[in-house]
Amino acid sequence: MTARVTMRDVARALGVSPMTVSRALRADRTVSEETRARVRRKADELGYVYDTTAQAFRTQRSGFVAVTLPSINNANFAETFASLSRAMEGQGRQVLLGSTNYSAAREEDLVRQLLARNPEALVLTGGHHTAEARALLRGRGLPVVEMWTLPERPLGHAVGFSNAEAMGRVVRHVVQTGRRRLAYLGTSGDTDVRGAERKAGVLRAAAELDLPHVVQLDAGPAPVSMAQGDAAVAGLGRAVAQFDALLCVSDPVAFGALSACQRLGLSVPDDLAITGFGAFDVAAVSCPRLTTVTVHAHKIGQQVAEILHDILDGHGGHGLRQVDVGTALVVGETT
Amino acid sequence: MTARVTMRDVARALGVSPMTVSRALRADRTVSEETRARVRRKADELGYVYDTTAQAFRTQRSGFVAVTLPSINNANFAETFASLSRAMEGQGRQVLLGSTNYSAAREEDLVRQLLARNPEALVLTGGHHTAEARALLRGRGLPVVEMWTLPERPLGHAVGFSNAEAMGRVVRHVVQTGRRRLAYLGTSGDTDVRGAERKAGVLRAAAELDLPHVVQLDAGPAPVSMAQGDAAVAGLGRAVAQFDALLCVSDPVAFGALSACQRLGLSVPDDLAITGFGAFDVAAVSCPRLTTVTVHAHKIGQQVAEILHDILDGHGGHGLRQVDVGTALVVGETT
DNA sequence: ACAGTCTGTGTTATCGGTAACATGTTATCG
DNA sequence: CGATAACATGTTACCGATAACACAGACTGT
Repeated sequence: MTARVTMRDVARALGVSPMTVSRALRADRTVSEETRARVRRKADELGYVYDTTAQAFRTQRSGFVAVTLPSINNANFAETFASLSRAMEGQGRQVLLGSTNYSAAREEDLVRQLLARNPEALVLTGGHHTAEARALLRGRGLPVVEMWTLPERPLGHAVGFSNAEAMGRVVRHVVQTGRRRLAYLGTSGDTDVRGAERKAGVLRAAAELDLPHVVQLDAGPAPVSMAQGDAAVAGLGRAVAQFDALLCVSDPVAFGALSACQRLGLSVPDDLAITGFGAFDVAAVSCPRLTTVTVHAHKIGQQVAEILHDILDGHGGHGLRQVDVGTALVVGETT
Repeated sequence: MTARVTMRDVARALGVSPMTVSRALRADRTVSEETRARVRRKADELGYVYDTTAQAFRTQRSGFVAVTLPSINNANFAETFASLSRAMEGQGRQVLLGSTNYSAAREEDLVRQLLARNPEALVLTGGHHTAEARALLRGRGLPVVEMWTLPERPLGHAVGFSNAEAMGRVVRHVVQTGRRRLAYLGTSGDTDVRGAERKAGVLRAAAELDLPHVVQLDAGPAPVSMAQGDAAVAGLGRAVAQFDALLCVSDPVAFGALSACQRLGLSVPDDLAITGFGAFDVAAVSCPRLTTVTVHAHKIGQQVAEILHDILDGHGGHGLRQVDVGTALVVGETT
């Protein structure tokens, strides 16, 4: 184990002071271009690697932004994370990721862990937090951004869309195509905030259309997979055709339901319409293609990044921002 | 903004030395239980928050393990990451994630960035690295674990399986079911190491079975999506039925191909057998179910964690470990 | 009773950068 | 031409925790 190469070493090798090296390796204009080039070259030559830990310590700015996601095994969350991550990199920041498994208690633990790393901001996926977690955040005076929902009592900034409204659009669409016997296939428990909002949106929209009797089916606790959608419908058997539209909490569930219908010999959409949510890849490829809702996962990441940039790099940022990125209905072949 | 509360402040308030506070707040047994309790209480009272950054700096142990993945938007990589992440947490470490987008150049950048955070170990997803990146790692004397392949010239430890061998198993399976006109639908370019290994595995196994004429089809550069599998087959049209087995680089591609066949009115597996790779959710749910290969993504994460534990927490760990987690053929309804 | 050990605490120096200030050198201008 | 500004670099003192060592007092065993 050779000793670490530090700025001092680079400085000594060049006969300059460590300060000059420090300046040369950052975007500090007060160093001559020539010196900067020499420092860069020598640093590479010696295999010098900048020590962000030391910098973070000295400047009291960690360069971290902490992010919690319910699950990274979800194409949409993954996309948001990727776009946020890339944007942060452009700002010279790094993202610290934690996954809550759709549990508020787990989120609290995670927040504690992440806070010990001195992040400059915290990005949480949507709405439901323990009282303890809320207190922790308030106490810190740390910038907070919630994403993927637009909470009624936001902790800070928010970038998201209305899950309920999007589901309302889906309901109106299937009703327009003549369906009236609706069922909603969703997640159980109240841990999945977005799932709960979607369910509420379905019920509200249905009530507005004089369809108070939406049957609620349960695919299990979040995260719900294709297999669970499949199992839920297979469990019902051909009795599922008592409905003429099955609205699902997400595309994976919808696809599972679709496959189960195909195995039952039911025709989609003739015997039963099916809708998903999230515009996952599978929606555009399955046969028939799923009717779904596009959420702008990528844009959510970008918007969050923009807010963070404004707050952290000082360009304005007074007042809390609430950004609605909207959604769009994608009519496929299952309705 | 009040000044930060430090150990000094807590110490002063109690009339002890900062060292005693430091010891009390860690699991150091050399403080009396009584003192520890007093320190804890006072720390809470003053709103003291432990500064991990300072600790990381002083001890030169960051508590970070850096991980690179080609893409997090991939259920299998996500699963490995999740299991690794959870295990690391149990060891009091945190995972720093970076995504390479299947590019060695990008990986090099990323490694540089991650190294700047002083990780205690680096976990790379398989095989192909730039010379520069290799040099960086060697220079550091940092423990390195490669996963998802078993490279011929490993950089350090490795946890993976043979992509080629697994594909050989697939080839033998489809040939056993009577197919002889094989095509391989894979990724283009050599950036996708695992894809390249799979292709090589197909060609080798086919040659061994006296089937030298495997047609190579191209779904585009990694990451390949369902849509690309769909498009590749749709592009061929019914001519795809000149083959009697289409071996795909991954399940998403295979599922895309399957859907395209269904749209073309081809029967799978009667007109054409299709196989995937990776045992993604879709494989077990699609109708018909895909024949695929299970990779033990979860186990890979666990094994990596175990190795890291052994190395970093000192319990042995001399000599480089190469762990083969194996694969298993899953015969579905598409062959 | 006295050396030896064990306990609990304090002292000192330091990890690798960088803010703030100081200094020397070269352009610029009335 | 002297004064002042602009530029390039050096000096000093930290950021907050802790490893290593020092040390006083209590306990042990023979």
